[in-house]
Order: sequence, then C-alpha cells, then structure tokens
Amino acid sequence: MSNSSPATIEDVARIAEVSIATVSRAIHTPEKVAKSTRLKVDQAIAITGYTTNAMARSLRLGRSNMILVVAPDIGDPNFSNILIGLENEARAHGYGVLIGHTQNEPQRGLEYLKFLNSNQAAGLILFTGILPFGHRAMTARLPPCVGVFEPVFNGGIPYVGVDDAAGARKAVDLLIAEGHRKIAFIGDSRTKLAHNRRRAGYDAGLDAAGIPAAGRIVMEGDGTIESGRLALEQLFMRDDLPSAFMCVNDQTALGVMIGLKARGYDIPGDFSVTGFDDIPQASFMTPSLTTIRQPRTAIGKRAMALLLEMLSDGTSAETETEILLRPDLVVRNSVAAPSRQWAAR
Amino acid sequence: MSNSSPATIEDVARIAEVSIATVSRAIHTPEKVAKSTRLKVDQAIAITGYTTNAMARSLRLGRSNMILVVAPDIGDPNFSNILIGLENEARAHGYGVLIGHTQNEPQRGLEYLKFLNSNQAAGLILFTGILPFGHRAMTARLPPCVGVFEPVFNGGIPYVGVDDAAGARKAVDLLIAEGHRKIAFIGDSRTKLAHNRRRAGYDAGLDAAGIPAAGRIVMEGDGTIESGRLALEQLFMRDDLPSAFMCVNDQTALGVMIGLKARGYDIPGDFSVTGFDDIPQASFMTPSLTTIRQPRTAIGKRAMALLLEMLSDGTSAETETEILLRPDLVVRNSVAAPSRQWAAR
DNA sequence: TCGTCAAATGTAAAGGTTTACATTGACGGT
DNA sequence: ACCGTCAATGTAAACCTTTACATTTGACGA
Repeated sequence: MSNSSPATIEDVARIAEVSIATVSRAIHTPEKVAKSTRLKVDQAIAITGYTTNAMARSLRLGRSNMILVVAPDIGDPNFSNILIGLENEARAHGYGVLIGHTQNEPQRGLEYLKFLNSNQAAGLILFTGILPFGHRAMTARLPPCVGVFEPVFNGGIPYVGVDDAAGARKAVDLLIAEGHRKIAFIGDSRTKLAHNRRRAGYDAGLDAAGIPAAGRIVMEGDGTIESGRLALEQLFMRDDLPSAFMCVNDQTALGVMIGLKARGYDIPGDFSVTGFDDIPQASFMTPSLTTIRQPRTAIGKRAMALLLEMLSDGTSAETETEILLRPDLVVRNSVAAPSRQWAAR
Repeated sequence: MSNSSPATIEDVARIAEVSIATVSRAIHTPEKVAKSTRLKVDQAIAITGYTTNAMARSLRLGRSNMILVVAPDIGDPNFSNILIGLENEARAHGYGVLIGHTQNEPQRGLEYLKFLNSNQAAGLILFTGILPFGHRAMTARLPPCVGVFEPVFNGGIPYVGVDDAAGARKAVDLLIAEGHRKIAFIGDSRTKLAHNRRRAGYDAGLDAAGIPAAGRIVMEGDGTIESGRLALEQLFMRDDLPSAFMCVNDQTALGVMIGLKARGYDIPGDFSVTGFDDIPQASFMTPSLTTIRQPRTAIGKRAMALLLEMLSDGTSAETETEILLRPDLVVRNSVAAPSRQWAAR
C-alpha cells in the first residue's frame, strides 16, 4: 500500500470509483455529496492514506494556509508564550504559523516582504511595532496584518495589546499604598508608545494620590538591563534618590536591582522596585520581582483570532481596531514600606 | 505599475519579449541564456517587481523550500539561539524555517506528520530526542531529518550536539582543581542519554583524580528546577553532604541554589555549584553560575548545513552521523575552594 | 406521457512554474 | 554546397487541486 510517492486525489477517485471532483467535494463540502458516495470516498482515503497536497491547493486557491509572524528577536522572553497562543488559535482553524525574526536589521525585513509577495503567507502578525519593510509603497499588496503588543507605527493596522496605563497604575498604586511618596519612573516615554502609556499610568496614580508633579522623578531608559543600571547611577550622581523605582519593564528593573545590590543596598529594605511584563526570570531574581503580568497566551489568541476574522471577512485592513487586555499585578518580594529614612521626611 | 495581482512569469516574458521558459532559465540557470537576453529579462523583472510564486514552484518541483523544526517547547531558553543558527543557515540557501512545538503532547506530533505528508516541508529538524509520530511505519516516507542536542531515539537519524562528556569533564576538573574531593552529581543518567554522557564525564574526572567510586554521590533528577531542590533536600535528610554540586543542567543548579539559600548557606562560601547549558538566566543568578556553555548558534548552523547537504545529495537518511561540538567552561561566581570544614577531613 | 426541477456527479479549465523535447540559425569542416 | 554540431530559444506537458459549467438521473406534477 505504501507507494513511494504520496497518493493523489486521483488515486482516491479511482479506488472509490468516482471522479476527482466528487472526492474534492466529499472532503470540503460533504453535504453536497450523497451519503453512500461519501462513505466510499472515506474508505478510499483511509486505504490510500491520502492527504491534500497543500501546494497544489494553495496554488489553486491563490492563498496559503500559513500565517507569518515577524518578531525582532525570538529570544525575547515575552515572545514564546504569545506564540503558543497564536499557534493554538491558528491550528484550530487549519492554519500553520511561520516565524521570522528581523534581528532589527532592515535587510531581513525585505526578505520577508519577498516571502509575502511570493504568496507564501495568507496573513501577517507583527511584533515589531513598525512595518519592517522600507517604503509604504511596497506594502501596497500586503496581506491582512495584525500588530501585537505595540501599535504598528506606519500603517493603519489593528493591534492587540495590553492596557499599559491600567497596568502601570496598579504598580504605582501598590507603591503608594505601601507608603512611598517619592517614586521614580524609568523608561523611554518619548519614542516608545507602550512606555509612554505606562508613564501615563504612573502620572495618573501620583495625581490621584495628590503627589505634585514637581516631586516626580522621570529617567530615560530604553528598556534594556543596561539602561536600568545607567539611570540608577545618574540618580546617585545627582543625589536625588526616590524610595521606589517603577521600571517600564522587567529588564530595566533587573538593571536597577543589580546596581543597587552592587552598592550594597537591600531590596526591598532600602528601596522598592517594580517591573512590567513578568518575564520568566522575574520570579527567580533575588528578591523575586513584583511586576505586572502580560496575559501573553491570551494576547496571542486574540491577535490570531482577529487576523483570521479579517481573512475570512476579506476586510483587509483600515479597521483601526485596538484591543486592550487587562494585565494583573503579581506581588512578590521586591516591594515593602519605605525605610525609616523616608518616613522621617 | 503596481497591478492589483502580482506579476507572473508571463508578464515578465511579455515585456522582455521572450518565452516563459527563457525567463525561468534566466533566473535559475543564467549560464544557459545569452547575455543580451539575460539583460532584457532582468530589466523586465525590475519593472514588474516579479517574484517567483513559491506555491507553483514547489508544486512543480515536488518539494517545498521550507524546513520544519519541531521542538517540545519554544520557551526553552536553549531554543532561541539554536534557532538563529538554523534560520540563518537555511536562509543563506534559499530555505525558510517553520517552527512547531509539540508541548509534549503526542496528538500534536501527528498534526506535524500530516503537515509533512502534504509536502509542505522539504526537511525536518527534531529537538525532541524522539520521533514525535507514533509508529515508525508512518514515518516510511518522512523527508530527510536531523536531530539536534540529543540523538533521536527511534530512528537511525544523524544528529548534531555537544560533547557532553568533555563538557562535564571540564566542570568536574575545575571543582577538583579548586580542591573539592566530595562532589555530587545530580541528573537522570538512566533514561536521558545526554545526562548519561555528562555523568560519564563526571566519573572520568573523578577517576583521573584518583577519587574512588565509593566516595561519589549520584542523585536522580530529571533536569527541572524542582528536581534540583528535591535532590538537595534528600542529601540533607541523609546528612551526606558534598562540598560541591555538579548539576546536569542550569535549571537543576538553580534549584540547588534556591534550596541552599533557603537554608541560609552561602554560595560559593559553603558550597560550590556548577551547571550545564549556560542559559541566559545563568549570568543573572546570585551568585552568577559557573557552567558549561552550549555553542548554540554553531549547533544550529551545523545541523541545518547537514540537513541541506542531505537534501541536495539525496542521501535521505541511514547515515548515522554524529557531530559533536566542543563546549566551553564559563567561569563565574558559584565555585570556590571548599570551606574549612571540608579541608579538615 | 412529458416537461420541469433538483440533486448528484462528471468534464475540463485554470492556477504559475519547470523542463524534456523540438526548433531555429549560425558556423566550421569537408 | 552540404552536413553536423552546438548554442539559444520556444512549445507544451506535467505537477495536483478546486470549481464553474455541463450532464445525467430520478422524482413529481400537470
């Protein structure tokens, strides 16, 4: 039975003694085929072990059953769980997921554009926050597209993310509830939209607590470990220290914690620290990090569901949808009441 | 110029005033085409923005330009760098990489088998250490396949990994050089081949140092964080403590370190710990972990190169090749000379 | 009895590419 | 002047599927 070359629809048709059209119908629109015929076809399929040749199918249909996911870096700890959500949802609808990473090189982006142009993907999911393909002109016939995490910079593309402001608000509220009054924010609120929104949550929380804008410390940091450490050093130079550091993400928080420990301070005894994202490392840091958890799998699921909906509707784009999920506070051991030094003031 | 539907080879042929066969040849076998013609075709391609329709090409050729990579878990910290190696190498040869994860559910494996049978992948890279598809029978017409990290259990499939024994030997030699005589090994050397080989390196090192087999402590542990902590607890119960823990991987080492810190011990003051893998976390643990680095990108590169070679040679399988790369010792802060308590004995 | 209609099935084209085979034309050797 | 050779190019088939359209069949109402 196990021929060298895989069975085609014709093999099935011959065995079932019907035409290939009937076989195709029995598979895709069974209600259009007599029950007895359906049975014969099913048996023939079982005998031959037939599977549809995806290439031929995609060619005929003019679209593939693959979704391309482009991320700047696969190693990003935020990525893998999102991917699980994306993939499960896609698979449930008969689609497969293809992963690409640009490593922040524009050259790579172009290769993916070529890939898309050769019809190999029916849809696109972007993690990059920006269309990685040079001119908008080239994107003229891009397939349906959904952004994840961050809105996509240069195109009216729907996206699924987290309510950054609400999440940040939970972190700052916790710090305030513990008694902190002087709280520093570290992040790049000028160029990164997600950071900007988290900053907004920070401000809103301090406003609500009646802490004047004058007393706030906002430091620049691009979200890397190094940026956290650097911001901390600058604060020590200035001798303008807060009692708590609200970091725009966990990486930054890690940088701050490394810096504080290097200077011999205790966390959370001397300073409190919060992050954002809840990357896997967060629970293994010493102390374990209090942070805001991204509902990663859920984000992935929603994003893919949205994309698949666009695919079947044919509503290619222009729907500037924005789906924001609610993130949760994860309380661990990096936050405590401010040290006496602060209570004194 | 930017039509609604993508340009086909016929559009190019019309503009270049040649036949489609010539266009195809100009692209794939330029030496068979007159220079002047080649020029016309190149221009026409530039004008139309033509890209080969991958579906049609794959259909005609009977094979795709995609490689399927199956891993048990994409979130595995070992995975992402390997993937970069795999992907770069594939792309350099005109192949794309498709990623699947089985989450250790056999059901998922079957779906990938279906995927392969529908001709959607030209080759297969396995991280699982086992063919994730039930019966060997079904694998009869599997595409060329290469294992990564671990030899694939049920099939004569070549694999690319690391010289576990040599790596483990480096770790144990370091511990011995620091003066440790009583060194525990924690790992699952019975069912996991990689663990078993690391264990062999451990034994070889102790043999070379003239430490009798009787004085060795070997604990079971499946490689999870929890398994490390558990093994540690058992040693404390038995009151049979080593001065150093040589862990089969970094996760186990992390478990041991968490357990030791919970009991108030200092690392490396009271106990030394080594890992294996050098996962990204390793440098952020406190203390940072001395471990054996897997040359991940290199492994990925080699594995893909081997697969592509098999693809072009047509030597489908049966070549039970085993390519082992040399891992390096990464010295950080979790190892020191044994405490006085030990020196006394 | 026949015409009409609907359900079930078949026929054939189309989708874009690669390539075996056929054709053309130029050129060198006799 | 003719033939053989070879390089360059063209023609058409094949890869496998889906589906519009055509055909067959049988039921049913007039």
